[in-house]
Amino acid sequence: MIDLTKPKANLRIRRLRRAELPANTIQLARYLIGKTLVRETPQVRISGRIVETEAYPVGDTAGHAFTGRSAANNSLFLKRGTAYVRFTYGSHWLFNVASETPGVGAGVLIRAIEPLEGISLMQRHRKLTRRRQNVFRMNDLVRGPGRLSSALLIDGSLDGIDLCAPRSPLWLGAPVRPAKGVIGVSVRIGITKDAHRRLRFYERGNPHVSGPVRLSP
DNA sequence: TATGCGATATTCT
DNA sequence: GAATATCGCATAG
Repeated sequence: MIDLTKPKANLRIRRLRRAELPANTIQLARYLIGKTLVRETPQVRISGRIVETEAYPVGDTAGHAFTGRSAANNSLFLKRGTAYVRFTYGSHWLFNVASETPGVGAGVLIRAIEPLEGISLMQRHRKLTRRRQNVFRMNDLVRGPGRLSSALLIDGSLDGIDLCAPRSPLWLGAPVRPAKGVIGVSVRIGITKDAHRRLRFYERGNPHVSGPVRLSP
């Protein structure tokens, strides 16, 4: 685990090409564990290791694409590597990666990252949305999809962007530190339809993984 | 540490 | 009108 009191800066991270992304939703969800998510902001670069994902494959009734293509879920139907950013529960943005061929709707939800760069900026932005001035645990910084989007300044303005484009403000990178050991698998969090399917993937033992402990042994 | 609940707005029925 | 890929706060143990 990285020492969060000494944030690394100016990491060299190679952009992933679209051809490297598995053209299959479940394979992509597993593949993304240990990869890097990078957000370029005007001031600082924010980045983190992806430690938890969920697959919403074709035909999955819990997937936002299941009811058919619409203006709200259109990004899920674009080429893989496209960002799908969706607002939910009244106040949270969820960040996904479209995962199939154009015209087919499916995606991978990024649920948690382990902070690498830009930690103070993450803290600043997360604190702004807090009602009360409390100190919160470092682990809570980007644990859970809503918090992750808040910390990385991800909102609807990034919906539909190509994460594999040369100078995109949000992109996927090669691992700074590869995922260790066997990747954990469990049911997904917070859904009621197709709730039994084991399509959640996480790095075992990583404290930045979200959800109840029983799901992440 | 674990569980329960209200807030909040967009989308779909 | 109902449901929702959540979070933060409160309360109990």
